[in-house]
Amino acid sequence: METSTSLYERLHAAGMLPTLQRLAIGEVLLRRPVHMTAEQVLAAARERLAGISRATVYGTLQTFVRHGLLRELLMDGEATIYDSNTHAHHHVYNIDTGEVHDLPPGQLQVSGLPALAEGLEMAEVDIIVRVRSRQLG
Amino acid sequence: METSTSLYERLHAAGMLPTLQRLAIGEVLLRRPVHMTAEQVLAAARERLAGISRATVYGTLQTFVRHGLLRELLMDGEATIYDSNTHAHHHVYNIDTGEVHDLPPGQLQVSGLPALAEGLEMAEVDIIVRVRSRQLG
DNA sequence: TTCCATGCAAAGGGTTTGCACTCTC
DNA sequence: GAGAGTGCAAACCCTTTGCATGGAA
Repeated sequence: METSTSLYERLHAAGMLPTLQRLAIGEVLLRRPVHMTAEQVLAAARERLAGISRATVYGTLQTFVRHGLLRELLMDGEATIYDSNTHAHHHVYNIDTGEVHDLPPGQLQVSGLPALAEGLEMAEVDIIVRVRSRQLG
Repeated sequence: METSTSLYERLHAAGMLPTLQRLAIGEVLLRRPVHMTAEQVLAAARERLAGISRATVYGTLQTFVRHGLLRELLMDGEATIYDSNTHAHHHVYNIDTGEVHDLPPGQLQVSGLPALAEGLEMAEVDIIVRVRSRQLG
């Protein structure tokens, strides 16, 4: 199937060996923009490749991040969320449900960023809009 | 000492029993704006009250958060950072050193916040400016 | 054949819990 | 004396590590 081939080539182009395990994890995450925890990825990957181990999934997620295929999100200290949308964007996080949604780039504008002290350089600006389900009454 | 009295009263006013342990933890955190992990608070609190237990410190930190005396910060998934500056403000986080600094309120301006879906209400907007120590060469 | 990747199980770090004891009001 | 707070140790969850096996270039 040509879609698998493109995933194969995407891993290869990123400098990774496209193993069965990495392809299974890629199928789970890289087809479309998703937000998933490592355990969710593990469960979904096992539906595709039954024997895949937890260590391989955790390690592969880090490898994907290192190669720019994923981004890590820290929303609540419970578990790291992996975001397969690698374009610049921000997030809306629902405190009550744990749902994460993307805010398209360009929608949020930030001004007034401080001058950085000597010897520092900007890495990125993270914005999390935290919302809750509205209280009744 | 009058400063301890005010701390005592601050806890009382927040609806908490001002116990010895809570006062010791308050001395560590609530005198001035600080950013500390739970383990750092534990170590500093034990300098004031040798026998204080880990469970008490972790529990008290949560109680302080619940009563609005502290705010939790998630910078890197390593450990929760407690911020005793409860005014609206944002943060600069040094990826390399782990240092956290406050950005005064009003300095950063955010525009273009999205309309919230039905049944949602805004809780807060967190902005983390991530910086790194500049590379040589 | 050399290196990279995988799997297993055990360890690790931060945090929470269960339960009995102690204190405050 | 009732309820809140504390302490200890064990449990917990997410994640990482060590090491031997297996596969790719």
